[in-house]
Amino acid sequence: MPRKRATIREVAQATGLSPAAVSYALRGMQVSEETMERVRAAAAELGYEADPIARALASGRTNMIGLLCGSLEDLWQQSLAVGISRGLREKDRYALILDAVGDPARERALAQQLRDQRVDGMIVQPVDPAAPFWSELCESLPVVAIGDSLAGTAGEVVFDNRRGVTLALEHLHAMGHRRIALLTPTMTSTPDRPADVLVTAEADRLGLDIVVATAPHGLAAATDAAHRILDAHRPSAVFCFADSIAYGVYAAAAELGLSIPGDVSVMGYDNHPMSSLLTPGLTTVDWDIDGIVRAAVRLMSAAADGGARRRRVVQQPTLRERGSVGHAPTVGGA
Amino acid sequence: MPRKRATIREVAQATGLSPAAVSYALRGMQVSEETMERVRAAAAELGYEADPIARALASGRTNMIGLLCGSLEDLWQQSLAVGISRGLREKDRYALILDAVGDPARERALAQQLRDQRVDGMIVQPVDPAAPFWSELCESLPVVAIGDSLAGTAGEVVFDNRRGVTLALEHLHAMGHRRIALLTPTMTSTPDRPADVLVTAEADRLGLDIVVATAPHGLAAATDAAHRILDAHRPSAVFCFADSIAYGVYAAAAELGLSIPGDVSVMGYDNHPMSSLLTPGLTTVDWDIDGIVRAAVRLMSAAADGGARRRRVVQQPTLRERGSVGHAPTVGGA
DNA sequence: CCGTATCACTGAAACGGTTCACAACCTTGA
DNA sequence: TCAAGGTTGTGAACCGTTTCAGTGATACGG
Repeated sequence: MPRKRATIREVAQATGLSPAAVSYALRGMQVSEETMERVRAAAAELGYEADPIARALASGRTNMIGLLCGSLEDLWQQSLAVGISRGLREKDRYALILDAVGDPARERALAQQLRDQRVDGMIVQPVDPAAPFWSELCESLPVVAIGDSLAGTAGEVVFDNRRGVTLALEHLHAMGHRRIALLTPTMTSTPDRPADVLVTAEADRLGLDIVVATAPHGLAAATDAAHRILDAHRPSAVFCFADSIAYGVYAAAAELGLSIPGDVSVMGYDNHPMSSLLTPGLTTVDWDIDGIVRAAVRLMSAAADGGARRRRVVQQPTLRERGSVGHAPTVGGA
Repeated sequence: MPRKRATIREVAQATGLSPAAVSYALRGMQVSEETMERVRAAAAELGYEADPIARALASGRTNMIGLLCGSLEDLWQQSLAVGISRGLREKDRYALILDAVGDPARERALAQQLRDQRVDGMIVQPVDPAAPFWSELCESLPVVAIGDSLAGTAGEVVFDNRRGVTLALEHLHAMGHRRIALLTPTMTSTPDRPADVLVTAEADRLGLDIVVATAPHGLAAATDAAHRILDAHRPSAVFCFADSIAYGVYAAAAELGLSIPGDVSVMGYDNHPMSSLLTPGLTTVDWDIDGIVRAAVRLMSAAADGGARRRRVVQQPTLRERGSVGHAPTVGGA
């Protein structure tokens, strides 16, 4: 028989105090040491545990943090979500993990739903950082953005993508690659893709020839996209703006009988643990995922606890050279 | 200005009805068509959305389902969690994802916390299915178990592990392997490991020589464990009871200069998407993950909606042959 | 024409906490 | 001795719904 749980009133009765006093006592405020001890004992005795729902209704705080991911088909984002969820749990909060699957409209809807669900704050990986609803959202609750800057957030863990792109392209350039395909994650109807403009700008600087395409995160779909671009353009290297997309390139290359890096080089972005296991290992831009997790959790906790001072943490990447980028084949003469 | 949201009283006032009538109307009960229309219009006008917290307090239902995973370091379980979370969202429920990290004590604590959090039900991958608290828990809310049977659950999605193990071992046997290492996921202090007894029993039947060890799911830690067992026993094949552990064997084999399947064969269990990408592809026991997700979501929805009829779905595996299991080297004579 | 259902709706009591305003008591300092 | 101030604790309002019991109508069967 799961008998009804004890209420605060029963504890009050047991101790001869008022419910208010018990409430204060259990949260360590405004009462004498001795009373606190008595209340604690009675609570333990009765197996009393404050009902989080009632507490949320009365206090306005739910202890839940919304975690709005860009696309959980991306293994790296999965790791990020798992890490953040664990980190929040350690701070006695729960994560409500939602997946925008790369769709700005869905992202907007989910953000709305999370707010309606009364989360204490949100950690987001914006699909469409330029969407106007963000600033509105940021006014109604603390938001920590990961990856992109967002107007009005309480905190930001931003990536120095400029540096990441430079690292990747300079390495490709140094290895002699000139004709490069860029594969960025597919996002339904995002107007401008910052990654694309960043990469093309940097490519211009280096005198590289870039052809741009998009690919979904899922392995099967990414493979199709990679297949198409390899077929159509025969680049000497493909730069994937997410490791999970690079995995698709591996699969497509196998299908096409292309060897990596002999026939085509592959550069990733993220450094998911699996990337070290492929043959050849995926050369990729490494973003310290643990650092990101820690920073996000720390900023969110601080903001949700009221210390909503706007803070910004910038992540710096490093290049992780493995075997997937080789020298470009020397075409033609000289 | 995020002005306070509208309450049901304001809608009542706007329509000239009582709050009760509005409450009924918005849920399509007990009121005339015409009133319903009027209420809907007024609610839309005011931007009214029922507060889930207040609703939960009054009705006792939170629309949240706890998802208690065995170990989210396992990539396959990550996929499972992501899939279930998405499936529940489609049914207008939220998933509260928690990670027991293979620890029965932690599992117990988290289950307790989820119940305190007033979830409408729990989907669990039990680390310790024999723990006594499960049956108690099952009495207080609907539970759907994945992987293992649990006393008193509303639903079960169980794996025919017997068949899975047979599939794997018979294949290894057919390929000439006799000396096999078994690597099962590490779980803190679980008394008996069903996987071990299942495998050793089947191995006996087939006349196989099995040495048992455990490995954590994380790549680095799994690699260490694999390294040790390869070093110590030089098995001709290692059977990993999770693909993520097999990944560790790949890494360890590389460190040791062992070729797969030339020097050592590897058999997995799960079939995570990445397993097809390794070189050689991981031969593994494939459990239809989409089917599991669908079944779990369906059972949970049904149970949480009151149709708590105890249901059991049994999953059947198939063997996915890729390249990681080869013929055993012929040792000695004949 | 009367009793009985049915329908549409209302009032008030939950649900289980938190928090505000205030009271009682005890110190303290002048 | 008295005003000021600091602790402890209290009572009641409140958070925003749902739900139960009940109230007038209106319809209906006999």
